[in-house]
Amino acid sequence: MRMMSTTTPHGMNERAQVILKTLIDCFIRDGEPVGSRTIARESGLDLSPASIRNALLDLEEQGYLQSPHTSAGRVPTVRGYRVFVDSLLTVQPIDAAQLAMLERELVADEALTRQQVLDTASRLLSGITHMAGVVTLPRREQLGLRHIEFLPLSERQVLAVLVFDGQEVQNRIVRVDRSFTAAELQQVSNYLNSLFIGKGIAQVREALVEEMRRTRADMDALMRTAVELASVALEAPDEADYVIAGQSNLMDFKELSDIEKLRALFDAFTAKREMLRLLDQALEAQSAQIFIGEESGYRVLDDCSVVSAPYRVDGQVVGVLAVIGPTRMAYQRVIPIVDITARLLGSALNLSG
Amino acid sequence: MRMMSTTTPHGMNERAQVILKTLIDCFIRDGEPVGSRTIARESGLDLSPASIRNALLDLEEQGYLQSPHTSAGRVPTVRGYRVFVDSLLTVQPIDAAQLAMLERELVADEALTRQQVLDTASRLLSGITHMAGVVTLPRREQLGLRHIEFLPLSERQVLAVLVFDGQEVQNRIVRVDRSFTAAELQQVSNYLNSLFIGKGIAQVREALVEEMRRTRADMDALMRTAVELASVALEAPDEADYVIAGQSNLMDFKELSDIEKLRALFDAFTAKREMLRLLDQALEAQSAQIFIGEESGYRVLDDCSVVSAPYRVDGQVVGVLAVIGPTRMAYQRVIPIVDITARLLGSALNLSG
DNA sequence: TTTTGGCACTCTCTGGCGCTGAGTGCCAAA
DNA sequence: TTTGGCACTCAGCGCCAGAGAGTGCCAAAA
Repeated sequence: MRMMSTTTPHGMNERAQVILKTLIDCFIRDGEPVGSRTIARESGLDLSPASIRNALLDLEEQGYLQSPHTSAGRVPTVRGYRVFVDSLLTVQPIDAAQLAMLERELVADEALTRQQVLDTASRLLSGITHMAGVVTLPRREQLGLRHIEFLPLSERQVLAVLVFDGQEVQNRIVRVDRSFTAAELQQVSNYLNSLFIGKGIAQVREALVEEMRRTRADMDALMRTAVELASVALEAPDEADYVIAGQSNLMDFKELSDIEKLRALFDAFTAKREMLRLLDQALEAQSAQIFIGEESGYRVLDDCSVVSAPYRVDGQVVGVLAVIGPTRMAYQRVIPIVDITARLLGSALNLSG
Repeated sequence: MRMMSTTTPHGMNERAQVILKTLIDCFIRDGEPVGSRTIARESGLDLSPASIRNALLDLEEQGYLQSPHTSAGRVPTVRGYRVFVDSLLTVQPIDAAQLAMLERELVADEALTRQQVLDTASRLLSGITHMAGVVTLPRREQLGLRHIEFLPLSERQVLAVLVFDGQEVQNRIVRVDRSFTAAELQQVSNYLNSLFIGKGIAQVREALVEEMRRTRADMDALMRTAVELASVALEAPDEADYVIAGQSNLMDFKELSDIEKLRALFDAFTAKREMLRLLDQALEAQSAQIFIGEESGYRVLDDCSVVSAPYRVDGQVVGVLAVIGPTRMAYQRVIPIVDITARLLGSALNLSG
C-alpha cells in the first residue's frame, strides 16, 4: 500500500503522474509503444527500469495504459490521454514565426472577403499543425442585419440580397406569384430597411410577426407585400456549414493508414452532417474543447482527436474552428494554436465588417 | 509477313485488333494481367493459346501492350488504350434507371439554384460511375448581364450585385474613396442598367471604354462615378473554379492504392490550378475528350484517365464536366454517361435561368 | 518496505528457403 | 500458318529459425 504518498485529483501518486506524462510525451514524439527502459532514461526520476515496470503495471490496471501485445511497450488509452490533457500537459508557447504568420495573413490584410478569411483560417490551421483544419461558417442568427434589398430577377422570381454585420452577404431567390417592377421592390426594400436595420435575425422575425398583427386591418398592399417577401426571404433556416483544409495531411499518419477507415473519414468530411453535430457541441460549450478518440461518440473519429475553440464576433460566439488529427497529436502545441487562431479570426471578422 | 491480311487505321490486322480488344475488355473487367489462355477462351477466335501468344508478341513489340514481369499476363499501355477508345470500343447504351435518375434529379426539379444544379451534376457523375465527378463553374464571360445594382455597405465599401443569365448571381465588394448614399447608388445603378442590360461581359467592357471616351469632356460627376464603379466591379477576371464529388471513390481502386500518389492526387484536387488548366483544354476542344494516363501531361494523373464533355448554355459552351478515375476504367460505360450528363446539365441551366 | 538486478518467457519482425502455379518464348511437327 | 510440347521465369505463399525488444516475477540489496 502506498497510502502515504501524495495523492492527486486522479488518485494517482506523483510518481505515477510523472511516468504517465513521460510515456505520453514519448509516444506522441515517436509514435511507438514506450518501454520501461525509455521512461527510466527520460523521466528524470532516477529509477531502474524494473521499478518503472511496477508502476506501469499499476497504470495499466487502472486503465490509463495498454500494451498492444506482451512484448511491446505501452500505449496510452483514451483515459490516459484524458488526464494528460486535463492536468499533466504543459502548454507550449506558440512559435513566434507562426504567430506572426497568423497575424499577417488573417488580420493585417483588410481586403479579404469573409469567405477568404474563413478559408485562410482553416488553411493556416492545417498548415501549421500538419493536420486537418476546420472552420464553421458564422451563424447568421447571431449577426445584425445591416441591409435588405429586393431586385427583380424574372417574371416569377425576386432576388433578395441580405447584408449582415461581419462581411456577410447572402443572396436568396424568392419565387413569387406575380411580377414586380423595380420601383415597387425599391419601395419594399426601403420600408423594410427602416424597420429592421441593426436588428438580429431573431428580432427581425419577431418584428415581422408583430408588424403583421399590428397592421392587419389598415395594411396597404405595399406593406403586405413587403412583409410577405421578407418572411419568405428570412424563413429559410440558417444552414450550418464549414470549410476544411488539409484533409490529405491525415493520410500521412500511420495510425490512419487503414484505407477503409480513411475513406470513411473523408466521406464524413464531405457529408458534413455528423461533423456539424459534433462541432455544434463545441459551439454550445462556449470555450475550448477537446474530444479524444471515441469520446466524440462518432465512429469514424475513433482514432482521431478534435481540438476546438469557438470564435466571436461582437462578443457573441458565432462559430467554431477545430483541428482534427490522430489521437496521438502534439496537444501542447495544437491547443494554443487553435486558441489564438480563434481569437484572431474573431478580430479579422469584426474588423472587416 | 502478313501483308495480305486486311490492314486498318493502326496498321494492325483484324485479328490483332480483336485480340487487343478482348485483352483490354478482360483487363478492365478483372484488373489483372491477361494471359494467352484467357484470350483464346474469350475472343471467339478459335485459336490456340500458342497462336495468341505470337500475336501478343507482335502487339507488345508495337507498344500496345506490356508485361509487368516475365510470367505474368499482359497489360495495355497508354497507346493500347488509345486505339481502344478511338476505334475498338463499343459504347454501351446507358442504363435506363440511371438515365431516369439523371433526368429526375437534374432537370425535373426547377427549384434548384445554380450551385445546387452543379453540385447535383458532379454528385450524380461520381455516384453512377463510382469515380470522381467534376464540374467547372459556367464562365461568366459567356453569359449575358441581366442586372447590376450597387448598395452602400460601409463608409468605404460598396456592394455590387451582378445578375447574369442562367441563375448566376455574384456579389463583389468594391472599395471606394468616399462614401455614397443609397440614393446616389440607386441612380448609378439605373444609369448602368440602361446601358448594359442583355450584353455579355466583354461587350459591357467595350461599352464602358467607349462611354469613358465619348463623355470625357461633358461627363457629369454621377456618370463618371458610375463608369468607375462599374469598371472596378467588372474588372476582376472570371475566376475559374469547379466542384468535385466522390474523390474518396478513388481510394477503392487498387491501382491507386499507393498512399503517396493518392495524397498527391487529392492535393491537386484541392489546389485546383493545374486541374483547371487541364479542364480548360477540354473546354477549348468544344467536344467530348479523353485523356489517358500520361497524355494529360500532368504527373499526378499518370495513373488516371479523364473523360470530359463540355456543356452549353444558350448554345454557347460555358463549362465542362468530367469523370476522373484509374486508367483502367469502363470507358464504354463512362463515355455515354458523361455525354448525356453534359447535355442534361445544359438544359437544366437554361431552364432555370 | 522499496528498489533493483537477474532471468525466463513471450511476441513481433525479418530473411531465407522451397514449393506451386501461371504464363511465357521457342521449336519442331502438323 | 497453326499447334502441342517443353524448359524456363517469376510472384506469392507458407514455414521456420534467429534476433531483438520488452515483460513479469523473484530474490537479494538498500
